[in-house]
Amino acid sequence: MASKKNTKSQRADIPRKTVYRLSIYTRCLQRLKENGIKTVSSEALAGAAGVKSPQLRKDLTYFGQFGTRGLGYDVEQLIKMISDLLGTSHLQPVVLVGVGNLGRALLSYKGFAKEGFGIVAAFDVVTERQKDKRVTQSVYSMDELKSFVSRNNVRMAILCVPPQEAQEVVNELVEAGVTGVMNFAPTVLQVPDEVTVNNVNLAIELENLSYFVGH
Amino acid sequence: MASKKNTKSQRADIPRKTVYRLSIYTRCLQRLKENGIKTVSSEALAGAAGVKSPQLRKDLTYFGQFGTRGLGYDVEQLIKMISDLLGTSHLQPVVLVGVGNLGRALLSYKGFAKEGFGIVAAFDVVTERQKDKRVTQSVYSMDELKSFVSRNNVRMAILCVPPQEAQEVVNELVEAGVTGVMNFAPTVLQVPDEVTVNNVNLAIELENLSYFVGH
DNA sequence: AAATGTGAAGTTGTTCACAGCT
DNA sequence: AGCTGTGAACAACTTCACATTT
Repeated sequence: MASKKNTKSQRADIPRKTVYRLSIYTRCLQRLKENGIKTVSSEALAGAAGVKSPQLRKDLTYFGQFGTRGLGYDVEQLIKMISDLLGTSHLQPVVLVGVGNLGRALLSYKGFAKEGFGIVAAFDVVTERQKDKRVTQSVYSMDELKSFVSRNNVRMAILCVPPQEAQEVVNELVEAGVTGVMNFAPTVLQVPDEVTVNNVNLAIELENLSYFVGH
Repeated sequence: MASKKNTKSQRADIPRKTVYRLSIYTRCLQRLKENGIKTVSSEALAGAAGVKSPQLRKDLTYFGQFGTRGLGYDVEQLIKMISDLLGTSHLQPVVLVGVGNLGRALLSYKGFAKEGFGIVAAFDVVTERQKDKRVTQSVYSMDELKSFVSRNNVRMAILCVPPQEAQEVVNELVEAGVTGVMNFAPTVLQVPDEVTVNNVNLAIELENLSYFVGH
């Protein structure tokens, strides 16, 4: 998206795009595993992921050697190594701040849970915003944000607040110990070096399409 | 986003990232205009957009020469040229397919309308899904998709259907004349060269963050 | 024979440095 | 004097070609 980023790489020297593709690879591997396939060649996996095979091989060798020449890669082993690497092998708690339209949708979005993320709590200035039967998480007041985050050792946050409030909220999050922020607010956030911000701007994404579609 | 793409560039030789940054520049310019600022230097605008100034200047010169040496760029003129270029100077009709959690949120998402896009209609296998007071658009049955799109000359679509259905739906869209698709389904879509697909995968975006945050 | 791992070549995008306007 | 426009240097990423292993 995105690109669409302001992401700094702490864990250095591995291309951001490589990390991104790793996520795509696991999804393909998962499907293979479900179909009972034990071994896959770089050619086949790359095809499924929509990349060229040398790309896939280079991506993997940033992290070590996992294949067997003449044979290919062990599906299960590759899944294991990637999910360890991405930190998705154990559930990561995430908080969401800003329960407007988009925030509410993300709270009930099944795509996150399916991939090993749990939005454990939501925060908003208006706590009554929980009036939606599909949303199961509690909506807390902003006062409780900092203590909740540090108490529960939350490292990741999803930001869906209006642009004017985004910087202020991110400051609080960082002070409380958050080091990764997925930012949906159309704002360039200022954060310390050790914090990673992943900007997702859906309007820009559409605008971008518009350019390629033409007038 | 994600970076995160499978987008082919029809209008060639201009970097995708440049087009993406153009969107960021307009947002900054808009703010300047609201504050009554008439002229801006590449240094100042780049700062606001979170890029280096030569980057900004290079981005702009792909499209022509818009600045005045010794002075800077005319705010209003730049806004005009970028929105003409991106095709956001006139309202672009967009259809949305798949009115699940995410689809519903996008239908009522104000971020799109604010930037000159109107989701004119939504489609789903279950048309009763319109039971949400915040959603103002009508939800039509999938049978009507093709005729609606071609009748109304819709060029852009937002895809929020389950992954198994994504390819089938995109085929219909393309047949009906859509040439730009914003795809939220975690599927690698197969489309003709003249069609642009912009993949947005929120789960991958989070997974990516997870890597930088660490275990 | 088949398929990985990788140095080297190629491509794309970013930054620099400064010449050239106003 | 100030700031743009841009060729040339640089950096990042991708692709190729092939030696290497099973």
